[in-house]
Amino acid sequence: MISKQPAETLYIQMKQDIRDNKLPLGTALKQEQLSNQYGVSRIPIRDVLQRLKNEGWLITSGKRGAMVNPLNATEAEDLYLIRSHLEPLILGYAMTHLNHQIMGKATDILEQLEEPGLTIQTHGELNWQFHGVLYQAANRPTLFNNINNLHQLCSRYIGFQNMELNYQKNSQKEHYQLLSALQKKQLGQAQQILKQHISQAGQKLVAYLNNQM
Amino acid sequence: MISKQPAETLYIQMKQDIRDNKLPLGTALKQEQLSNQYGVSRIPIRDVLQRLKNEGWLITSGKRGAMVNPLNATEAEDLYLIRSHLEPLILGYAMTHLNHQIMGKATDILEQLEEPGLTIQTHGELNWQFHGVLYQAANRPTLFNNINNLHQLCSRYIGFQNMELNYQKNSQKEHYQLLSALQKKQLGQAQQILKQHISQAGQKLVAYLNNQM
DNA sequence: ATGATAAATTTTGTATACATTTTATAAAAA
DNA sequence: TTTTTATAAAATGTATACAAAATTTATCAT
Repeated sequence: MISKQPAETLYIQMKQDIRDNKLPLGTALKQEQLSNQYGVSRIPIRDVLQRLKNEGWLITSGKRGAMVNPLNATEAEDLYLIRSHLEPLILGYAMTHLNHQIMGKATDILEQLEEPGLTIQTHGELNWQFHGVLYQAANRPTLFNNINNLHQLCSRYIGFQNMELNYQKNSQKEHYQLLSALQKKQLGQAQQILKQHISQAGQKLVAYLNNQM
Repeated sequence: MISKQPAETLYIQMKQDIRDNKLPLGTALKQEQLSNQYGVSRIPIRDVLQRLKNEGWLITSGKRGAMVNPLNATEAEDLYLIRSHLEPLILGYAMTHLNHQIMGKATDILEQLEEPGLTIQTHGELNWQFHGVLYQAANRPTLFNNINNLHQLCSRYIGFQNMELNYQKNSQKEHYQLLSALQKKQLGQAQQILKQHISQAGQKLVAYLNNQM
């Protein structure tokens, strides 16, 4: 797949612009203004706005228009809290289906994560790929989708999560520990590592966000 | 608020029509066909389709159009599984904020649930109101919204859940047990009752769905 | 008859134009 | 001055028309 629908490009662009604070935070976004800004009609704008709203990037207050959803320590805390409960759960279902191919795929991704010079964004994507590969094995589409949505919501925050260089090293260590426990078929331990892994990331993020404000 | 936006009416109507199997299950829904059927242009149809897709009522396969998402035991199982983990969690945060007003509100709703002749749908709404009133007290909007979404997704299944008349009695008993435990400030017990309450509902539903197929 | 290729049809995506609703502004009365 | 009401402006919702894409149908060569 090479070319994309215009609206898809617009969606990616607007998301990026929210990440980069290109879109004003306090003021309501007008459809016509966005329409001019991005060079498309209001129809695809409306579609994308609805999508971004559903994914937590924007908040709407009736007919007063859409506003960029500000970063919020409480929201981050909840998102990571939910993840820390659901991801060990799906890992439990995945366990029995984990074969060498999947474990190999996961290891490959971990190695890619070691490569220097990764952008924060690709780092975040690879990170989710690692977790996702393991979770897919559970064969639980609904549970998986729910977790996937949470990651989407978290993706607004990952830029900050990786601020501490030290954190990345720690995170990688935990990833390998997780794989190791899975290889030994120690489910309980694997779940514990995973839960800790997520909770810690959440705590660091919340602490950082609280200091910012 | 008396009158509603046309799209809002359309949204409610289409959801109802999916519930009542007024919309075909196997075939793809064409925008223009729906446009004629509901007497509006394709623009609001598109909006509603996107919304219903996000809420799990429809599934889309690229440009081949939208299809009604068939009821599925695996999906139901996952939804109730997630709820059984998240709802006791939010109850934990709500506990300390529960005052007499909130408990009274919850009790009022329980009494409304006893009234004879309730439609399946209002029964389901009241049921969620009861849970929701308690969860709101937690003051955790993100966690609450996530749980609320799960209930939306479950609402397609509640018609079946209440098939067994016996179940309603049981469910009410558990509701009162939950309130009682909360009044005594026995969080652990309250959480256990709640988890059981949700798991049981899920199991009954899954068993029913499996027998149907 | 079967497979590949090209034309035709269908369907979705987007732009423009209009209708409705909401919000802001101004004028008038208390 | 303050409040109320009427008017004007702006913004969103919806319809129609057109463009692009995909699917289906028909045609042709093997």
